[in-house]
Amino acid sequence: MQTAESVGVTGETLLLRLSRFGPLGPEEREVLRQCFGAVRHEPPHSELLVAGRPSAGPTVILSGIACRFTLLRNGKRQITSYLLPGDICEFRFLTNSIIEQGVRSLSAATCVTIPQVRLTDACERYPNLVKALLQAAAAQEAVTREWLISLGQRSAVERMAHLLCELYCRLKIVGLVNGMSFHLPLTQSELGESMGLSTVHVNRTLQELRRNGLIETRDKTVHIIDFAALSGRAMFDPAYLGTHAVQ
Amino acid sequence: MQTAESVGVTGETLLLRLSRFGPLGPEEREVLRQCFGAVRHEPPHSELLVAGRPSAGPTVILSGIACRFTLLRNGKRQITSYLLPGDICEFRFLTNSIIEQGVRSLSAATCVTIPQVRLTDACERYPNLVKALLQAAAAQEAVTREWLISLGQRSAVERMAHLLCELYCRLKIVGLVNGMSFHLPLTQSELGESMGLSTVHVNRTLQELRRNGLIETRDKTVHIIDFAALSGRAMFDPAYLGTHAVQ
DNA sequence: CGCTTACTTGACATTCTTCAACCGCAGTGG
DNA sequence: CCACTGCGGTTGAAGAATGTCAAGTAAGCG
Repeated sequence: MQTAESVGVTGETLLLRLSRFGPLGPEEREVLRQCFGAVRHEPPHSELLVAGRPSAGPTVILSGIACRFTLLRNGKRQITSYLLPGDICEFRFLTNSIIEQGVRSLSAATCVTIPQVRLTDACERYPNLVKALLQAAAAQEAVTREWLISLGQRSAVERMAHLLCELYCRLKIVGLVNGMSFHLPLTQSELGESMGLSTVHVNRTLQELRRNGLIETRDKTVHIIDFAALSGRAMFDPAYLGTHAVQ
Repeated sequence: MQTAESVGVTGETLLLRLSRFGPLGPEEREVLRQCFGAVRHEPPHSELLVAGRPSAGPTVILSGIACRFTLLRNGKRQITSYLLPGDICEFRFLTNSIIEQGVRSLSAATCVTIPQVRLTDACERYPNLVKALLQAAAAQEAVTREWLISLGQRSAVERMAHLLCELYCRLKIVGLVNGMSFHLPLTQSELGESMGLSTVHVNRTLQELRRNGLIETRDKTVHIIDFAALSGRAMFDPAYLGTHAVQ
C-alpha cells in the first residue's frame, strides 16, 4: 500500500481528465487529491470491483487497462467498456449503492478508491467538483452508447476500426500515445468479447485492416498508418468523446 | 398547450417512477409537480428533442412511446433506447448542455419539459430529489447496458425475447400492462433498428417465438404466453431494472 | 377505388462462428 | 540445457446465422 503522493505523476491523470469538463481551480484540484485513499497495485486479471458488493466509492484507474464486464448464464462474457488511466470505475458517489458490474484489470494496473464520505463532503463544498464528475460520467456513457451503435450497425471491420480510433483518441487525451502508436495490452479474445466477435473473426478482421494499410500491430502496440482512412472506414466522429467539452 | 394539471393521471407517472428510487415525501412530490412546464401533445414520428441543440431541461414522457436514436453517415439508424411513460429523455439537469441524441415519438405521445432553472432550484432545496433523479438515470443506463450485452452476446431470438421481457417489466412498473399483455405500437422495422436486425429477420424471429408458444401478437398487442420460458430463453434477469431499488 | 405502409415469404448471398489443427514463444521443471 | 506445457495467434474448411433482394399480401386511408 502506498499513499497517493507516492504515485507521483500518474495521480495527475484523473485531474487532467476532470479538468477537461469544467474549470477546476487549484483549490478544487488539491481537495480532490486529498480525497484519494490508498493506492492499489494489481496484477493482470485481478478483480478490482466485484459485482453485487456495496461500493466503497469511486475508483480511479491510474495506470494500466481494466474492463467493466457482465457474465451471462451461458458462460459468455460481454466487456462493456475499457477503463483507461484517468477513468472512473464506479460513479455512484452521491447515493450509496451496490456495484452493478464487475471490473477486472486486463494488464497490470494501479488504482485508487476515493472513499464515498470524503468525496461527498468535498462535493458539498465545491459544486464545480460535482459538475466535473457528472460530465466525466456523461462522457463515459457516450462511449458506451457508441459501442451500442457499433454492435447494432457496424460490420466487424467497421467496429474494430472504430474501437481503435476511440482508443487512440482516449489515450491521446491522457498523453499515452506515441505519435500514431499506442500500447494495447489486450488479447484478440478480449477484443472479441468487447465487440461481440469470435476470436477467430477478430484475427481476420485485424488482418484485413493491416492488409488495407490502415494499421500495423507489433508487440501489443498498435500503429495507425492512415487515421483518416481508418476513421472513414469506421464512420468515426470524435465529437462524442467530448474533446471540445471544455467550456 | 395545456398545463400539467390538465393532464390528470398521466402526470403522476413520473412521480410514480421516481418514488421507486427513494422516499419522496408529499412536499417533494408537490415541488416536482410545480416544476412542470407546458405539456406537449405530439403526433407519431415527431422530433421531441433535436440532437445538437441546447437542452431546455429534462423532458418527461407522459404517454406514448418515444425513442432515442443516432443516425449514421451511411443512413442507418440505431435506436439506443425506448422511452416509456415516466421516462426522462435528457438527464443533464445540473450542467447546461447540448442534446447528444435525438428523441422521436414512435406513437402519439405527450411530454412535458421541466425548465432547467426550476429544477436546479428545487434540487438545491430538496436533496432527495437529486438522489431520486440520479437513481432514475442510473436505471436507464442499466437498460442501455443490457442492450449492449444483447447485441454483443445474444442471438436474434434471445435478443427479441429479452427485449419483450424488458418492455413487459418496465411497462408493468408504470401500470401499463394488462395481465400478461401490453400494447406495443412499434413496427418490425423499428424493432430491428433497436436490436441490430434487419426487418425481415425480426419478422422471422417473432414467428419463431410464436411457433414456440412463447408469445402471441395481434393488433400491436403482445401477449406473453409463457413468461418463464421466454425469460429463460432470453437469459433475462429483472434485477438490472432495479425493481428492488426502493430502499 | 387506388395508394401507401406494414407484414410476410422464398431464394440466395454474405457475414460470422465453430471446429480442428498448427505454429511460435515464454515459462517451468527436470 | 532441454523437453514439456500452455497461451495467444493463425489458418482452412464447413456450417449456422443473418442480410439482401424481390415479390406478394393484407389492412388502413384519402
